[in-house]
This record gives sequence, C-alpha cells and structure tokens, in this order.
Amino acid sequence: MSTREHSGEAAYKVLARELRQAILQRRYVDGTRLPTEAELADEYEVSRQTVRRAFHDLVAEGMVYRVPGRGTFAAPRDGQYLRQFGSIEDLMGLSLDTQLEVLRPLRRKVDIDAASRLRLDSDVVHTVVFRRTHEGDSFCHTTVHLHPAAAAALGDVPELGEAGAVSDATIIGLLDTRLPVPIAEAEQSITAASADQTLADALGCGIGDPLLRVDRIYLTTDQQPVELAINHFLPEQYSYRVKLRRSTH
Amino acid sequence: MSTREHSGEAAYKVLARELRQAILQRRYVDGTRLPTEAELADEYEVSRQTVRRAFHDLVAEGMVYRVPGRGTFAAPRDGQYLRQFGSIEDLMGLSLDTQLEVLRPLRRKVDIDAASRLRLDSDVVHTVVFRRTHEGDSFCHTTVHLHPAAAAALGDVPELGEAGAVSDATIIGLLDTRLPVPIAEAEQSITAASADQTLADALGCGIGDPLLRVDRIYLTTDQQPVELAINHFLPEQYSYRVKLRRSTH
DNA sequence: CGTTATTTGTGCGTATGTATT
DNA sequence: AAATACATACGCACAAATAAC
Repeated sequence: MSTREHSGEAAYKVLARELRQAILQRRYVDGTRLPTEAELADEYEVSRQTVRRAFHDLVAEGMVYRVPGRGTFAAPRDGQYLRQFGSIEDLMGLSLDTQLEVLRPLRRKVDIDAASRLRLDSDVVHTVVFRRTHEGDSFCHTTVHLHPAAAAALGDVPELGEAGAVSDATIIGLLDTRLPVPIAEAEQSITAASADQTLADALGCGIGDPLLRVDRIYLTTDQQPVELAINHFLPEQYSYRVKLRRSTH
Repeated sequence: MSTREHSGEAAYKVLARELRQAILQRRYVDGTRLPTEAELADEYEVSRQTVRRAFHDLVAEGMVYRVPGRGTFAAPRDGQYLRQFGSIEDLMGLSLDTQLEVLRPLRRKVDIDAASRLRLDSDVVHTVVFRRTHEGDSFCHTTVHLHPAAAAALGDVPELGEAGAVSDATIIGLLDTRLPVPIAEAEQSITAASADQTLADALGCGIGDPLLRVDRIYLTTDQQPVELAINHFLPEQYSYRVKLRRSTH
C-alpha cells in the first residue's frame, strides 16, 4: 500500500463530488478562482495528479473551466438551460415564449423500448404527451417518458395530470428543481420522420409531411437517465442551429 | 525535456487520432480486442500513462469501451452511420470512412440565394454536387456553393472537375490546406425536407420521403464565408448525435 | 476450488513545458 | 524577469477484475 487506504471509492471521485457540490452551492460564483491543484492536494492529502484527475472529470461535465497560468473557475450556469458543449449559441429558447398543452396526461404505461432507453429493469415507464405552441401555432409534438423516480417527483404537478391543461413550464425545468440530483447533461439525436395521423392532427400538417425528430435523454450528474423526450417539429417553424468552432488545441 | 521531443502536438492526442482512424477503418470490429496499454506504450514509445490518457478521450467520445481484466474494444455502431460532429475537426475527419462521388462537376453558376448566404456582391457562385457513400451505401447528397476565391483555390483538383469521379476527400479539408486563411468555424442549421426527384434518384429513396437537411456555412478566421454546403441525409442511415451539457461560460 | 497470468484502474512522485500575471 | 498555475510526460507500485489452468 502506498500511504493511502482504499475506503471503497476512488479518491479522485470523492474530491470531484465535493467540488461539484461546492460549485452547485454557488460557493465559487462570478469569477472566483477555485483552489489551485497544489492547495487541494495539500488540503485533501492526495497528490496533485489525483486533483488533476478530479478536475479532468469536472471539465468534461462542464462544471468548471481552466486557464493555464490563471486558475480554475466554476462555469456559470444560467438556470435550467442546456447549451451545446463547446458552442456559444443557445440550444433553444423553448420555455421563453412557448406554451405547453397536455394531450394525454401523465400515466403509468408499459413501453419496452422507452424503458430500455432509460436503462430501467422493468418495462414500466410514466408517459405524458403534449404539444408546444408559439403565439397560437402548434410547432412541436412531444412524448415524454419518465423514470419512476422522476414521475414520482412530478406527481403533484396539476398541469400534467389532465388533458387540455395549459402551462408555460418545461418538464426538464420542473425535474431540475424537484429531483435531489441535478440534471447534468443530455444525449440528443436528430433525424427526420414523416407525420403519421396522430402527429398530423396535433400539428395541423398533412400525413406524410416531413418532420424534424429530436430525441433527448436527460441524465443526472451520476449518469442516471431520468427523462426521454421524443419531439417532432414542423420544419417550417423550427430549425436547429449550432455554431461549430475549431478546437483551440 | 524528458527524453521526448515536443513536436508541437501532444503525444496522447497523436495516439488517440491514430486509434480513432483505425477504428473508423473498421480494423477492430466484432469483439476484436485492441492492443493492450503495454503493447501500445511499447509500439509508440510512450509511457503507459500516455496511452491511458489517449484511451480516456476515446472512451469519452464513445469510440471504445474498456473492461478491467479483459481489454479495450471498439464500441459497436448500431447499423446507422452515427457521428457526433462537435467540432470542425470532426467534419474534416468525415473522409476517414466515407467516399465522395461527383454528380455535377465544379462549375460557375448564377444562384442569388447561395450568393447572398455567402455574402457576395455578385450573383455568381461556383457549385459542385456530389453524394457521399459509406461502405457502398449512398447516405448523403450534397450541394456545395463556393466563394470565388475558394473555387479558385480548388480549381486544380481533378476529382472535382468531372462527373463520376470518386475521392475520399472533403471539400472543407481541401480548402483548409489551400486557402491562405484557415477555416475557423461553421454555422450549422438542421431541418427536415422531402425528397424531390433529383434527391430520390441520387439516394435511392422514394419521392416525398423525409430527409434530414443540414446546411453549413464555413467561415475563415476573419469571418469570411467561403463555403455553403447543403446536405440531405437518409434518416435510416444517418442521425445527428450530440451530447449537451450544462452551459460553459 | 484456488492459483496464476493478464489487463485495466488508482495513486504517488518527479521533471519539464507553457501561459498568465 | 520572476512567480504562479495549469499541461504533458515518465516511471513506479499496487489494487481489482477477468480468464485460463
């Protein structure tokens, strides 16, 4: 043994979690520098390499950014918005000026495919279907499948329980405040599909019309999937824009 | 210096790129184990830590997965042509495992819309149309409109001058080496469209089938647009995947 | 069933390079 | 110019999971 006892969990993971919590508790806001590698190594009685390992993960999560010669800083998080990694453009301003109208309220349901994409052991998910409107125009149809724990966290939201209810919330925004662990990232897949009867009715387009399909799986900081959202957008009223940059190193 | 010369790029990045290429060229399919850390360290004359650093990035990209005690394996790619294009480098690397077939060679053309999107004073652009294939399957139809200066830089590329020519290049890769100013960023817009006669013929799908349309405008470091690429993808064979994270600055 | 070899995972110490202040 | 702080790289030791014997 090399001076260090193995109490089950890796030292760099413990350190990463402590730093993550401190940042989420807003202890390093507005440009405050985090402790240096040497300081943390000293404080936690680990090597500087172990501190670096922890920071490496936090950088990958987007929790902090580092500048050679200056230090390590908490990445400011503006509310419940997610942005594309490495870009400056907003992902989408969905909740800003749009409304949500429930088509089928939140109910327990058996869906093998959705359950497996949420990495559940059982086949049971909780599902809610709604459409999103902007100034009266429907432009997006969404089916949301929830992890049981996530569904429990949303059980007392009246706007999701009855068909026809209207709200200006987002599921992900509700989840982020009600779950004990914050949402850290999402895996997004974009493809094209054609409108079936249900989608055509909800969106007011023709059957067979092309739609933009955007699937998103939201994950908490401990990589647990909690929500699978399947969106169908009308291409005339929505396109997904990103700015790509050349990486600096 | 510690026995190793610093030829500009980090050793772990060089190694990661080589491994990435090998995997994209399908050199480690169906459960074939990649070389062990010790073997790669030996072969590339780097330390085992440096090999681990490279693998760490490849795991984060989803290129490989690792099992303690067993080894490292290429991550299976479930049928589809799935690529994550988070940076310009990713787009330039598109040529690694795809081929380009010219449908309409590079010619001078009047196109008011394309010219305005390239912020040209005149209405004249230079246009080339091709399709991209992956292991024999056409999955993408592309129309590229070039700034006159960019077209001049590509004037001596024989593969673009005649219909039917096949190449494994990318336009953006060719431009980056031939233009005096490097490509710095791209503005990307994704939406859905239906296949018209031309697209259906090129991609082998039906007229009216839904396609994923991806427009990209490439800009040099001085914000000058040089290329507008309009891609149409078959959704069965392609989806656009991105990992989203909490916003960084 | 335990033993052993292989392979990845964690951790430390050290040295040097590079960007910022 | 010097100090500070992050980045890369090496070598070593031991732990833990896996597979073969």
